[in-house]
Amino acid sequence: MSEAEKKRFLEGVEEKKVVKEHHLPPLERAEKGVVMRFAPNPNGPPTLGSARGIIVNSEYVRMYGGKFILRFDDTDPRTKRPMIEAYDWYLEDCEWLDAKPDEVVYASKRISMYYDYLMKLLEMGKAYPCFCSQAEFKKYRDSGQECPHRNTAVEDSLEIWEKMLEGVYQEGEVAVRIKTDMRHKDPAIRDWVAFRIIYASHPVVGDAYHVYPTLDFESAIEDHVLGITHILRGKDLMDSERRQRYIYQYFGWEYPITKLWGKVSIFEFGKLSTSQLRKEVEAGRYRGWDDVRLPTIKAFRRRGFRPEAIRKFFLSLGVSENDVSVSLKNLYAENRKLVDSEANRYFFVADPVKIVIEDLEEVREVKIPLKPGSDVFRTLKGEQEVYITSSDWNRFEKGEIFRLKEFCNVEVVGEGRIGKVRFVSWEMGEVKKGKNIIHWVPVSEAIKCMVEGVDRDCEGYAERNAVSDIGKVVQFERFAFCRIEEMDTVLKCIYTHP
RNA sequence: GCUCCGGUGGUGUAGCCCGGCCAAUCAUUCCGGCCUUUCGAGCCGGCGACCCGGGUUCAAAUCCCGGCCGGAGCACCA
Repeated sequence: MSEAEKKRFLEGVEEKKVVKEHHLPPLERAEKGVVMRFAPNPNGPPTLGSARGIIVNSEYVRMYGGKFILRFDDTDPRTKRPMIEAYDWYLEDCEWLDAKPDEVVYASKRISMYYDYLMKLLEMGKAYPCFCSQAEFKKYRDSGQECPHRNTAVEDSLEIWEKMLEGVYQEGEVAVRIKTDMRHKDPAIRDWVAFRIIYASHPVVGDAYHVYPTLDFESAIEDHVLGITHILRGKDLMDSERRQRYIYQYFGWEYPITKLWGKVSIFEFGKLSTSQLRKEVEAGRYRGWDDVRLPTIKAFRRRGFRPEAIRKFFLSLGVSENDVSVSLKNLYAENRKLVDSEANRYFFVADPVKIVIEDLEEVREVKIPLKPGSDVFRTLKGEQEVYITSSDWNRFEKGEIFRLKEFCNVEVVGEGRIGKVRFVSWEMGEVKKGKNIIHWVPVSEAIKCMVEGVDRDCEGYAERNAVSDIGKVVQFERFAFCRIEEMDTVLKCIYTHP
């Protein structure tokens, strides 16, 4: 190998390492640091989808240095009404995901600032109050014509605006539009609404306002005021940029660098909107917001996932503009890598069958490593009556020999719900490795155990040693990784992943 | 209908801007084998992709045109 080849070989190896660490693609003009934001509407709890925004934005800030801002875009107290509890949930989940925001902004608390900027636009003649109904305006938009209100004189505009704030008008009677270009080739851009009247109490600011900005206006102003340098937003908000650029142009501001990404759908959860989720949870179809079956961060926390696994999972998805549909199996794989070496092993027998060992020579104390290769042991009583899972029991034929792991070998002599087996020997010898070695729980030491699962819940018996790992993720051998939640009358566990 | 954006193995992803070193990267899934007194994991091996058609070029995953498929916006929602 020549020197040059060696060098290239080495460089090649390094490049591969970079990919493995899930580095994000570089950002344009980010050398001096970045200011980025994640801007949810807290109308429900953070979900896996939110996690992507939190993680990728914060990761870029980590890469380049700068500031990560959490901004609540909560400017619609009716259609997308915020949930007061959700504000704190976002804060908690950001921290848990190792993305504590440097600054937290509530749009609803800054509404008067948006008024100030709007007033300037009205004075410049770049915005106007419009009395068209939605349907009427649609006609103008579709045909590319200007509506009659577009040419309202500045003084009149300001006067109408004042009256709006005073509460003279009804909801839907008047709205303020930003002038763009009624002949813009994309109808979605034509004179969009910046403020509308909503007489509904807001969870944060109550009845302080009834003239609310739309997302496009609020976001445009905030991104400038906060000094946002780079925006990551969903493809669905692509037109927002085109709309908002008009405001930047009017004020002579520089628009942040934007990057679009496609939407993620998680194979196992399908398409679930926050509003949809909220309806179902409030209808009582789930145990709560942290139900294992839900794609909320709360649920993943409760299941015992490591934040680092979730970070890696989303970082590996990158920031492409394609819509992606990805399986949770990838997340499981990431989490398993972190949890596998630390989780203690225990026996949990789901759907139990009691078996009686005839001719058992003696009751023995059985020692089993807490985890593979460990020299710390747990002990189980090797006694005559034990539970095994029915799926194991059912596959054995009469006369077949199997091994109760680390205990003894037995031979099947009977059939049915209470199984009869006969003691054969202590040592492994006669049992083939693998398949016929099964887990078990001694009847006298069994504790009732419930595992709240994704597809179904499982009931059975766990060895009592598991009680010492409350709060931790353990592996129930030949079952799954689970987090032990609490012990009351039964041991309550949550399914983590296979 | 109008406007816009995408399309690389089963699933994600790199490469595309600046064409050749791409008989295409990495991860995950799946299938074999080894190892292991569980299952993952680990190790070894395997299957498997540039949407289609033209064009430009000595050379196209990469550039251009057309088509097809998918997604989004056209809300006084975010």
